[in-house]
Amino acid sequence: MAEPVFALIDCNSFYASCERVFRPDLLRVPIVVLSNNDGCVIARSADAKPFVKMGEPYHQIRGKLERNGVLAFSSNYALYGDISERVMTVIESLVPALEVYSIDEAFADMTGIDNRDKLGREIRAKVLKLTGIPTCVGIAQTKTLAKLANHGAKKWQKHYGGVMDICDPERRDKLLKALPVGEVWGVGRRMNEHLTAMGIKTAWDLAQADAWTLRKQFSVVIEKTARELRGVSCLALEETAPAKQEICSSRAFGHRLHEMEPIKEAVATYAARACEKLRAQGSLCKRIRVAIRTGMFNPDEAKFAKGIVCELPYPSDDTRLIVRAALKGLEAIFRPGHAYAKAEIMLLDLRQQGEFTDDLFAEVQPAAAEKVMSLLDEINGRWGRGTLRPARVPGTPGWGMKRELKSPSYSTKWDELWRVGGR
DNA sequence: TCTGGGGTCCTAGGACCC
DNA sequence: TCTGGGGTCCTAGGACCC
Repeated sequence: MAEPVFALIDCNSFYASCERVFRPDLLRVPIVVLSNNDGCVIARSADAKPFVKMGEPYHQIRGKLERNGVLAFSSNYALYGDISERVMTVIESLVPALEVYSIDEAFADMTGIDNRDKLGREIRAKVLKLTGIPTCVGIAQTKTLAKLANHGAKKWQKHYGGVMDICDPERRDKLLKALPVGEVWGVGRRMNEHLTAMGIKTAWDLAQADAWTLRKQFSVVIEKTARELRGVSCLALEETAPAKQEICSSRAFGHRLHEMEPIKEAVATYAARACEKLRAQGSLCKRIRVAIRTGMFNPDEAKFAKGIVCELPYPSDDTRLIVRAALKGLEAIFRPGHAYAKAEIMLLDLRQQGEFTDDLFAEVQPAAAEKVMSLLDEINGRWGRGTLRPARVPGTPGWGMKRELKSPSYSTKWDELWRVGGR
């Protein structure tokens, strides 16, 4: 069997490029795209990069951007999603297999293809022509190396023409030695600190490190990363995205909320959105988590954060049930006197429909709905139990207090529900 | 009177990604 | 004044059982 070869196709400054597709007059004007509520910068065109860092709060750099003629856009995710689909369709028509990894990048299978460089250039040209989006392509024996090659293709775009193939070991090692370990896919800020302290400074150093030691000291994730850097493929191409195991819907309010009523509205909206996603992938959810918190950045603002997990009476994708449970949870955690900035809903313990057949309550669902809801009230009543302990939030001593919950055991709840269900 | 310890399940939270 | 919104995976440690 031929040795696998992966290509990573990544759109350049994707959101900014999308805005330019509809505003060709901005091709030579530096632009940035802002997050929800125009909070911070989440995309920069290449010519805007010298003026602003990724993630910088907009209100802090607004003046600087204006002085330098950088235009700012509010984000338009519907547009980006639409353009992304078109980009992926074009790439898909050119390669044997494709894994869409995120809104702006995809892994392609290039195993057994002779002229990879030519194919890479063809992909770039066709995507640009048909969608207006510029891309870069990295090619290598593993996904992690392909990411790194893509990084190189972007960094030295003029030299390589946007396509970098590091299947040749000599070329690969040269690139590994040139890039700091922090640029490696899977090495974030904390891991970078740890590795640097150990003397592992470049991607090459990590590739040489002892896998077993890495596993023992950190985790299997970083071990795999090191193996992949050596050219041993540990991550396969996944053409069909597996169903999500958690679904989250959260948002900052944009301004501070002090009362429960408007927060209830937000929580209900987020819960409904999460339910839509849940049904779209044909799953049921067994538990939900609802959480609220105050702002995180203003040192003068009192901090408070609390979340709660609630087991649903039965696995469900029913918006009404889930919204009601979420609101019950909110009532349990809400404390007056705080300036709330954000709420979050998470759907947990997801499984495909049909996987719950062993669950007792699949049968009693419809008939017992109302009774079950009142039982939920009782269960919520017990959420008050437990002891208080300081929440562990790094770097912020005294950050809020979190209630340590002692939830009733599964068996207790299920037994009671069983009776409610009339059996 | 003496007052175990191993296995497993569950949760919270860290770290990472885009 | 104003600081995103999703996700994934892993681990430590508590709870619980025998």
